[in-house]
Amino acid sequence: MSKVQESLFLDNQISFPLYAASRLIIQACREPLEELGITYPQYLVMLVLWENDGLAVNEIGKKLLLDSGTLTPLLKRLETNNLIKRVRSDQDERKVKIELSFQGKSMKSKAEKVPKKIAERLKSWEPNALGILTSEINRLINTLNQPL
Amino acid sequence: MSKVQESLFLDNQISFPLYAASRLIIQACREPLEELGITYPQYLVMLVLWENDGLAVNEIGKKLLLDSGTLTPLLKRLETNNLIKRVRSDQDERKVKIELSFQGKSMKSKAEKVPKKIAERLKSWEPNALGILTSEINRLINTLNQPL
DNA sequence: TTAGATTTAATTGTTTACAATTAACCAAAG
DNA sequence: CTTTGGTTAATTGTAAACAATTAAATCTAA
Repeated sequence: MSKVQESLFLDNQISFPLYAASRLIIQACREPLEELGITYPQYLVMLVLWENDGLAVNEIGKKLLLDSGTLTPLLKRLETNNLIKRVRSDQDERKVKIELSFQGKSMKSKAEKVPKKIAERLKSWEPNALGILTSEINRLINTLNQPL
Repeated sequence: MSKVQESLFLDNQISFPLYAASRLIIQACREPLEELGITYPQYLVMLVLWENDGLAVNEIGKKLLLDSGTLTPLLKRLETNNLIKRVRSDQDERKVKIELSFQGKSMKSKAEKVPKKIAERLKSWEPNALGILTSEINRLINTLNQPL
């Protein structure tokens, strides 16, 4: 067995821990999100819109690294649940602007439960260690996001 | 805005970076996996079986944190592609043992390309930093995996 | 000005995830 | 032996992901 990162074992590669941790933390979000009636990817879209209402589909996609194949049906579900409106842009008719409805805006305050619940779940962690981990993962994202 | 980890912004919470990094690294695996003709979750099952052939479905599930609802159809696809065989256990007829076929065993050597490709992609990282990151994510998994 | 390239969202089809349920099987106690 | 409770895999239905393609709108360069 040569270098650790190249071995064919589950835990030594970074990919499986990332995959498992991602699913576990999404599971941890599920309970508080059920009170809001939305899923985790829908919550991410709402987070983006609460920061910046009225973005186009591709702009949301850039922030979440998702394409229209994922976002279009997801946004339609959010619209069905009256959390957003999808409106064709007048300036550029290719674009569909996503605007929060009143209910969508109102949800923001209730959504604060979600990070609170996660923080509680991770209370055994030093806030500092968690911050370092988060920034290291963000650094990994930057590396992986660079065009080959 | 109170504590960093509790704020309603995308990058400050650990959940989105994990989710994005997970998807990006799976994307990075996709290219070498295409040569093998399998997907990333199928690759994970193969990794488990290469370490320990003949496990039951629930034992694979314990290692990958996946349930039969995900594994059963995935394993059927692997069987269709002649990489594994699914055999009911004689001792306990509830169990289905998963055994590598000859082709499934043969794939192991070709699969080494996958971690190699990832390592190449992450060559700008100090091996040490990557090791620490991996073990911290594993620690996070342990925290999240504990029953509430 | 317009022909070709690019951008944008939507669509189609395949594969995961996962909650909830079902059915078969096993083991232990009465 | 039978009942009861737990285990195991499969099934059903919903929602993501994502590759590949399509169609319309816009941009750009000749």
